[in-house]
Amino acid sequence: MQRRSPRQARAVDTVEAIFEATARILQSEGRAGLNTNLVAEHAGVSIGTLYSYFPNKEAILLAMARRETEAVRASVAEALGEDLAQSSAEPVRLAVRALIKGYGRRNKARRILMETLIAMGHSDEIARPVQAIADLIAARAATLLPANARPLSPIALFILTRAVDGVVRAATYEDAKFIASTTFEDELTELVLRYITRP
Amino acid sequence: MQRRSPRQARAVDTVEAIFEATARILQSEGRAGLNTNLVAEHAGVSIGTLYSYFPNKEAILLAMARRETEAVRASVAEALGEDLAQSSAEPVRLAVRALIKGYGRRNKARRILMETLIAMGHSDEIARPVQAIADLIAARAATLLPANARPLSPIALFILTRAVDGVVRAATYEDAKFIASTTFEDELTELVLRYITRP
Amino acid sequence: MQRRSPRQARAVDTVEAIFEATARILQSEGRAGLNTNLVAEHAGVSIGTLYSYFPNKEAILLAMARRETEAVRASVAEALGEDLAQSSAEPVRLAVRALIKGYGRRNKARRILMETLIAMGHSDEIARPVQAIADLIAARAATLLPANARPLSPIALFILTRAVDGVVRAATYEDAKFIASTTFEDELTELVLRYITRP
Amino acid sequence: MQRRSPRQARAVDTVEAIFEATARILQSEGRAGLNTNLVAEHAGVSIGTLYSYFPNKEAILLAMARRETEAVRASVAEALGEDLAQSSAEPVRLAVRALIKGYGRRNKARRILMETLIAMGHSDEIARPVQAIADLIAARAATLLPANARPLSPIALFILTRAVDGVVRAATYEDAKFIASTTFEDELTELVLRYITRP
DNA sequence: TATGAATGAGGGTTCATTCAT
DNA sequence: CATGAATGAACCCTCATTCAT
Repeated sequence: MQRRSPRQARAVDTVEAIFEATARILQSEGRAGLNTNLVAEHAGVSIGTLYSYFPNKEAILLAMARRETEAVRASVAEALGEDLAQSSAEPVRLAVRALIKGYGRRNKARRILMETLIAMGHSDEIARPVQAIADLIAARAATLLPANARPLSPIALFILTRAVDGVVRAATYEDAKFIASTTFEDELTELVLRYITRP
Repeated sequence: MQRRSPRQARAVDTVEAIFEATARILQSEGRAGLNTNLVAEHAGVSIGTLYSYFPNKEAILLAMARRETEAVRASVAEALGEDLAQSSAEPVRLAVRALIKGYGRRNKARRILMETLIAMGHSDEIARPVQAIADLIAARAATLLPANARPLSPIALFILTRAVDGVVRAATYEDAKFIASTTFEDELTELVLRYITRP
Repeated sequence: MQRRSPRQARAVDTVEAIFEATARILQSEGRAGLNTNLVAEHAGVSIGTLYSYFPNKEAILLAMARRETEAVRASVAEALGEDLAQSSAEPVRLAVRALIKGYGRRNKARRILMETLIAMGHSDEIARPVQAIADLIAARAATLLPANARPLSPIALFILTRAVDGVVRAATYEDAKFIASTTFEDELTELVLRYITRP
Repeated sequence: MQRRSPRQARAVDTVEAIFEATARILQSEGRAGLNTNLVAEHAGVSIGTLYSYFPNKEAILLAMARRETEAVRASVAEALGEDLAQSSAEPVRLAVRALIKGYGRRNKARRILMETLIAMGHSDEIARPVQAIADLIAARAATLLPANARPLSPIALFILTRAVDGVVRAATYEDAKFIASTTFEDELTELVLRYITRP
């Protein structure tokens, strides 16, 4: 995707500056106001340099989105694994909390970024990390899930993960005020626990 | 939205032709290939006529999307109301089925349409019908929900509706093969029923 | 210019309504906002009817402008002729006053109308009435001009008339506050009298 | 006005080429035939380059007109100042001559340019240099005007400058044959001198 | 490696005008 | 005679991308 691997510190800075500029423009000007010339200007590099790091505009958004979703995926995965260390923790609740927190960062820019990704036909990029979590649960069901959990088929795991993701995404997109409330976290955890419990 | 109200049969035809042309172009050329001149051409009307019915390109997509989402909303709402006539029916299952079926129609064009809507910053338009269903359930909980259902707070209803919608949307976008399977419908119904049942 | 001569009262009304609508739109929306469809709408006639009275947009403006300039020309000519009745009057001052008053009516619409005329390459239409006044003076110099006036060559008459017209037009276009002041009228009259007096 | 300041020689050339192309098109095709794509083509630059120098079509005309009027204003101002060096000169006559000469250059294109400016609602741009001359005279009346001149109020200066400008403009627009004649210059000078002389 | 001037295809939209009813 | 829906040529402007320096 990126033309030049950031081997040097300067390259890393440049890529970072481009991401930062993109996010800021997205936040302030919206998708319509985002164009490569403006990104380069905000990032403090020439348009030529920008194009030496990314082959095209889409690549910038794609790379940013991947980094964003990967970060959320990692934090959710980490939350799910916490039980290994602290048996007293509730992995489901922690994962839900991590997801909510992940969606909460840099709200507007993130949302527009994802929308733009979708608009560019890369909704699969957004789906990937969700499926990754489903796969993780499938692989380590025994340790990750509560003792009273039922066996979960791939379809059930699909439903479980997309339901949770769909709810948090909707809450973000609709700017629901309750997104940071305990009740919201409680209810979402309840949705999961009820669904995975053995009848 | 539309500049000219379709008072005459011809006007209705024109609007219909424009919608049809838009859908077909979206299906075959994708979002990038959609432009008003092409739409007019495919619809068999002049570009001027198109602009006498819609103030701009966005308005066409918006009107189409509204019609689409409204159709799904109506069929889900109808499914939820079926119990009035047939007490033996299972409204939750019927509603889930209606939603799946609704998302299934004209898959690609519909998906691109929604993506475009989102890309244009109208994701709220997509959220509206989902909230309408939530409101419907809240208003008629006594008759719509099973006897053993617990009281559902606004947050619980938000979670319930966005979870189901999120799952079906994901299944559509990810082209899940199991979307038409009984298992999928069963599991989704299960998700709902477990969540709304009194503890 | 006009396709149909207004033989009937209704036709006169229609033409009048079109002029009135044009003036109002010019006044409120400016030249950019003026288009034939809007004029027809404001005039309360169909666009088809408008085109049965005028062959094109330009013709409307041209006809209006001619009427306007002719009205001013007539009032100036009348002022110049007043001496015939009242020998004590000062025809030059009266003519200057008439011109100032003529330019003052319906300021903005009139100005835009003239500008539009110029923009359409019809600045000659604007020049015509001024030359008509010059011709009038030449033809009746003996009675119209003061006793101590020198003989005025065609060039001198050109300068005389264009100078006065140029000053009043500039005062109008530049929205000079003094345009209605006595000093302005006095000075302008002075300009003329000094120029035409025998050395 | 211009997006990019012509820091480099090439930039100056580009702006010049755009002006030249605009003037030529105005001259040959008239206002109706003037469009940015054609200007760019004639100027030998891409339409994109044109738009990197000027934000829109109007700006090109505005910049050209300003340059034109400024040139005339400067030559008139210079003529008025000549007396400082050569006391025997007649500044009024020289200024009148400079104005006539200024209006004479590139007649048709210039005229259409001004008409277009007016049509775009920038008649104030045309008035500005005239008022600048009035201000100049006011500021340096003692040295610029003849010894036998009367004190000139702002209104008198307005009349003086607009009269002269109006006459020369009319002569240009009406393609008067006598515009280059000595008689015309003589009479115009006479108009001024008589007006400014102490009674 | 960086620069940034230049490119130019492309598309949304307007509005004067026509003509079938 | 009036209507007004329909036409479609025309044009301004954007912005992703290139490449000579």
